[in-house]
Amino acid sequence: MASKNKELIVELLKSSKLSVTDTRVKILELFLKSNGALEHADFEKLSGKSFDRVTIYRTLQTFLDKGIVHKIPTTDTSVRYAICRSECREHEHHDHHVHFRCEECGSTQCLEETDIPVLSLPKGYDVHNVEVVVSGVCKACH
Amino acid sequence: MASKNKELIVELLKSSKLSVTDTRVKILELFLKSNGALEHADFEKLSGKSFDRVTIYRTLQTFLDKGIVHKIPTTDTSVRYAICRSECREHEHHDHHVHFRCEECGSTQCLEETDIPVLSLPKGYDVHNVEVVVSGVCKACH
DNA sequence: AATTAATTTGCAACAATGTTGCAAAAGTAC
DNA sequence: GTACTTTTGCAACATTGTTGCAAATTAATT
Repeated sequence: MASKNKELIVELLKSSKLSVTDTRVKILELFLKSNGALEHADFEKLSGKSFDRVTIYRTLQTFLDKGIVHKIPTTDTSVRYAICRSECREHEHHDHHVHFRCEECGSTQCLEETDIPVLSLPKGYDVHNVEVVVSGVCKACH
Repeated sequence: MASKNKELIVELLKSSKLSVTDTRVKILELFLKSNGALEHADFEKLSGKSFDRVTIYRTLQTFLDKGIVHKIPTTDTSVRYAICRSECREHEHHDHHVHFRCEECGSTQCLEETDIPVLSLPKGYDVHNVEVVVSGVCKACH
């Protein structure tokens, strides 16, 4: 339940050497509730405008720095964030999974089971990171 | 030379049923000059601020609608555009190539030779489009 | 090449989004 | 609880994107 999540969240924050504040706990709760990616505007709506815009920006940036969340590429001006799994470490983040954007419901999901395929680029290109964003219709929208 | 490019550009505009205006020609010239993706701010700088911001926004949107350019996903708030190749048609755009973002020079390139690999998603997902953005160090920056 | 009709542009005003400095508040450690 | 550090909220500002409308440009027609 909620208390179980809260314990988990407190652990997560402490292990990242972050102090446990209402804002951070609330934002992480929202991440865990929604099983997909969220963007800045979502937090303002979902939290009932209880936090300042600036605080949300700074909290998301902090989570990024600590490797708690990662960004997902988009073709518009929004910045989407998803919560990270175990393989992410501070300042050294690589996603090894595919992101899926549903055209029906608009949700963005991490498909942890689907590995990023190996690519063979032309000679002379060093690959550091590969992002794959698939769009289409998701399981729930069929 | 420049005149050759200009002919090409005029042809491109006419075949898309767009009237040939200074702004459109200039923006397409900038696309052809830079062999990578460009974003809104680039056009303001590169054109020497000779065009209104609004005009640039509208021109890029028009090119998108006509399938002359396509968007490339990014993890920040910028929207990056690249010029399309033959396979793009109006209102029915799919990229079949990989995009590369160089961490050194900041340029974004379309790797036309590198095909998007086939992905096997979990059951229940309909795939309409796949975007692949690779980051690393490009050929020129070695 | 001049007139007309349609399209495009630039301006102004606005809306939304993101950033910075600083004092007050909350969290942490002792 | 007190002292110290970190985080938050506010205000002010900067940047980015949008809309309506009149003036300018382009295209079509004679």
